[in-house]
Amino acid sequence: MARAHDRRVARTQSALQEALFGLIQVKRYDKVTVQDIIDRANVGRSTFYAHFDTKDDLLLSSLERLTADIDRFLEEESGLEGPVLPVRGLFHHVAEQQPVFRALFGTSGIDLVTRAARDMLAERALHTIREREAAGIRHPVDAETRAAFLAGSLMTFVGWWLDAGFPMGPDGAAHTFAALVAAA
Amino acid sequence: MARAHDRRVARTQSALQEALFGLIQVKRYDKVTVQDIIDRANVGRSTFYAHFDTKDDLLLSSLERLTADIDRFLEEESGLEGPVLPVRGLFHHVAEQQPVFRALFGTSGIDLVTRAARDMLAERALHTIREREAAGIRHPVDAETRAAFLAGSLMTFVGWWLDAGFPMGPDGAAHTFAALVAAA
DNA sequence: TTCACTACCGAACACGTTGTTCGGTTGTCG
DNA sequence: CGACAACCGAACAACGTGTTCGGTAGTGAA
Repeated sequence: MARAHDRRVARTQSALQEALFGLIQVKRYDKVTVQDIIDRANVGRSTFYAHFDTKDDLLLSSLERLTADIDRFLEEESGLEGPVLPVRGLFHHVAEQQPVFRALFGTSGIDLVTRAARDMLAERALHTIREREAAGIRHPVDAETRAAFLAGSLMTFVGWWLDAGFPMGPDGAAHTFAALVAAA
Repeated sequence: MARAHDRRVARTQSALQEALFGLIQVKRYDKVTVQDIIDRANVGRSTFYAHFDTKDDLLLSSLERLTADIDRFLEEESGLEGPVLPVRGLFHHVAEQQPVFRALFGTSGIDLVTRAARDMLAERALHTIREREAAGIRHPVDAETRAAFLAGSLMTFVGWWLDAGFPMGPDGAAHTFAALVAAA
């Protein structure tokens, strides 16, 4: 690793991070090669490895500034009265930094799976919502958005349930999920 | 591509799919090589490429059976009365097929990013929830679960917002999100 | 400005992975 | 049984990785 006092270090690391972000917007992260990165950044091969162990290392190092920003926005709006997650500032920030965030949420490897599953769930939810609309049941948020939210939240919730090591049984999970999305 | 009438074809494809699922449970998807897969499946190199163009192709082909199962469960429970997404059967199914689903939701590439961001959001949400609990505000779902849900749902929602090409402004997005998670 | 330092370069390296080809072998279906 | 197709496995070029090393040039401190 390198010292922080040297301009060359800052220049090189910035160039590499920006090159990575630029490439991520064009192709899948796991298809981006170190070669691509150093070509785009105009940095020598050995120099890359002098700063970062791997491609993942570079990605994670770029992350710190990003999360620090987000944390600051949440901090500013935080209070006892508003929502648990005060997100106005965050959404504005994402809108301004659109390309970067779009890149970070882009398809990457196994994401194909969760994405496909999510789309399938959303389609089904949308179908149900339309039926209810036809039956006169209304909701302030439009159908597509609700369907996407329900499907995405469910995927995320299942993922958490798995990661957390099954803190509750399937029925408990189903009930909990229902309670959390009751407003949707 | 190969004919479906031949037992050898079915055997080979199953072996490759199972090998991939097995490997995914041990290491990151994008670190699994075709070499790993054919070694584990005891299949010749050229045979792999006779069936699938790439590793992604194999993954996606394995997906069809999985989504078909899930779709069936949802179909069974579907009705005009219950929740928009009837998930009891799905949660049971995931619990039974635990290893496979755990693998599919496991860390993979750029997921490191969304995961890190999600954890940060969850921590903040948890902090707020605890404050409110101290102020006497109660909720039927426990704090950790709520925090994880809120953070995960937010990440998913932002991802959808980006993918969908900003169907609403930042303020609209923030309001919509707040409305959807009102019960959490 | 000088000077020691160190980041950078770039070529070369061994190594692993990819995707293809091809001749030979073995299993399968009719 | 016999024709056919799937499988094998070795070999291949092409590419990406991560490391090494001697030389160059920018940088911060005296």
